[in-house]
Amino acid sequence: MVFHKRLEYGSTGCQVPVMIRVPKSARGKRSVRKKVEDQMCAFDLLATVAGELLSEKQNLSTPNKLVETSLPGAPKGIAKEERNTEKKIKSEPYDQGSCNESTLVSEDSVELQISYQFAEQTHSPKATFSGPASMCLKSHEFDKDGCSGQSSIDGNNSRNRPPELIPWKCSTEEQSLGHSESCEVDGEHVIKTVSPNGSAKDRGSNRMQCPKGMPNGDPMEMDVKPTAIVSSDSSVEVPLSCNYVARDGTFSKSRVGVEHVDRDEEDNSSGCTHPSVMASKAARVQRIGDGRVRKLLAMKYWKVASAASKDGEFCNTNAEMKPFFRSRKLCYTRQRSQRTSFKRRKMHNCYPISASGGRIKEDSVSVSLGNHGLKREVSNSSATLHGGDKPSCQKGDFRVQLSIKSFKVPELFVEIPETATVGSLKRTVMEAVTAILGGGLRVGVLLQGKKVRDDSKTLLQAGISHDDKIDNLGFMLEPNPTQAPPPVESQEHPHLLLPCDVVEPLNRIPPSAAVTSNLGPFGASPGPPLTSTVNCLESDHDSVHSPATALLQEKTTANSRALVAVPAMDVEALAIVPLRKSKRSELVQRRIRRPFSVSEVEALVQAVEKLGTGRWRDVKLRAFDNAKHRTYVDLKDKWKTLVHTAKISPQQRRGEPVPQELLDRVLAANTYWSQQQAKLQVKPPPTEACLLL
DNA sequence: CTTAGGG
DNA sequence: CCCTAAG
Repeated sequence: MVFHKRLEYGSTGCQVPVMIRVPKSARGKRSVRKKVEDQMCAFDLLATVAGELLSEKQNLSTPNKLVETSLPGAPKGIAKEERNTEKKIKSEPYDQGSCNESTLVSEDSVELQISYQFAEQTHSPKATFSGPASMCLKSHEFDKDGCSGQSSIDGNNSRNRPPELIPWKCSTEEQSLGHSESCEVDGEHVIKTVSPNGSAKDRGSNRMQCPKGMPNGDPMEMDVKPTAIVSSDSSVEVPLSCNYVARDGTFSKSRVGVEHVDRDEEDNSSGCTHPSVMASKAARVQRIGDGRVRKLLAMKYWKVASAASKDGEFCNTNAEMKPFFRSRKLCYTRQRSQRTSFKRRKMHNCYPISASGGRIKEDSVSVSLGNHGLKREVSNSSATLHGGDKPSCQKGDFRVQLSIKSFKVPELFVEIPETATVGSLKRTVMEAVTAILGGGLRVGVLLQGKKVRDDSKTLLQAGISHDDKIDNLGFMLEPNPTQAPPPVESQEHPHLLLPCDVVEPLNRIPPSAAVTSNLGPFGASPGPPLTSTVNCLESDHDSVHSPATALLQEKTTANSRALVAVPAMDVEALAIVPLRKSKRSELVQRRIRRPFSVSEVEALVQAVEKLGTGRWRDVKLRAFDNAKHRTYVDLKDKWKTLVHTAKISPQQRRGEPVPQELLDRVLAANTYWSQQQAKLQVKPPPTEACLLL
């Protein structure tokens, strides 16, 4: 049987396919854990050498140097790493030819959500940003490309192409500046930010990213087709299988930038970490660029590792993080698309476990358990790959085969000035990813939502058997206690940028807001011009900052410009594996409540006066286009409450009082549009009648 | 995806 | 705010 599980490292993020086979008789979870951990090397791919680089950091005097050092020197770090795994370690991970043997992590699908500061911030506990611009990598999936030549691989070469092989360039310019090095992989994904100080992380990233053969990072050299970018949902996940670790050397566990926090709630039944903890952790991890870029890595913590996947939560979060673009249309589109993805994600997360049926969704892999028949992964390429090895393993004793499709990496929060270059953005993101992946992870095993602590038990004893339904088996990633992360230099931003600090460009004003010429019935509505109001609404200034965010920022500040080495702790925060479909209530975290301000109400009223009820999407676009946190449903609901409020006595009203004037308008508009609707309802008949006649 | 409504 | 049925 094969367990196909999708491990979520955090709620979102990198997904790394992993396949594990463990004899049923194996010594308990330990075995499983070990296996999984071994697979974790995948993560190291990304993080790679960062750790090593860190150590060298001090030696680096200039970015350039750094680059040079890192690229060619890749092997060094590798050598150190001593991973006992079945993977082959290739001395030349970057060799293009190595593709066959190693699996690489590709940034195949990187879903970047960018939200500018004015945009609403996340409500999730880990919410973190407050800078001029913040970006949240909603889901970063680093799929391991199955490079293994073994089984037939999907025809899609691009996908299989190992990231490492991907050409990338390091912009000289940036390097010289010392701010950042821009390395582009395929020009599509990128990633890395280098602070002037050249944090180890950066270097690590570079190294990791730059193929050995391309010391200079000559982009042109490898004209590898960019890996396909797949949305997280649809990313192709390829099992790592054995190949996986090929690059092992390369991937020494680098804990770049990841710091561990004291473990405190180690055992949440769900294995979740306290928000505070997480926050602190994130804070530590956070690295600030040249002072202009500040990145926060927040690991969403999976409160519920055990509870069913908390996708809901994530979904919500995601929703909140809809990318925010200046272009309204674009923005909108994006929102929509994202929303879709959320849903999908939700599905994935929720169902993975139900896998008894085998494959669940195309891309989601979930666990397939099965009985003897072994459910193979059905999905895409991964399935193919798996097929190859499985059979051999099945003979004789019952074996529990686990195929971890992917691990997810928590959401990444990044802050970056709007003036930053795209290149720096990419770098920043990479850095964030690296920090997470390079932290040194270990695997925890969850069974029915409970952590299995006894490593000595056999799988059977633990209840993990080949013929059992394993849908409740989960894995979680947690910081590896044994591997203390290298010191991370956290460069603090000179000052934390608060939303207020950001200057909102005028262009942010939605055209519609500015143009009020076409007034509806209420066009001449009393009150100040909406323009200003609208603008205010759009921004997220009034957004509520979650405690976590605040905490994070605080911590960050504290650590600013200091090298902070924190011993790894066995925090079980990173994990998240869906366990069973539990009550949805547990899964989803409600969005935080954000009462409408008077200005918002006014904008809403004005929009409705003009557009009428029943056109919430338009209302949203018109007056709340930039208010990411206000969905059209929210607006509709608000209108509903406004109408209600308007009808009740002032004494009965609660919350921030809404000017009577506005309420009057609400009532008037409501009445007006109700009539309009009524008319429409009535009109048709006559027409029809006429036609008939 | 949007709407419309109930919860 | 959430959730859902409908369209």
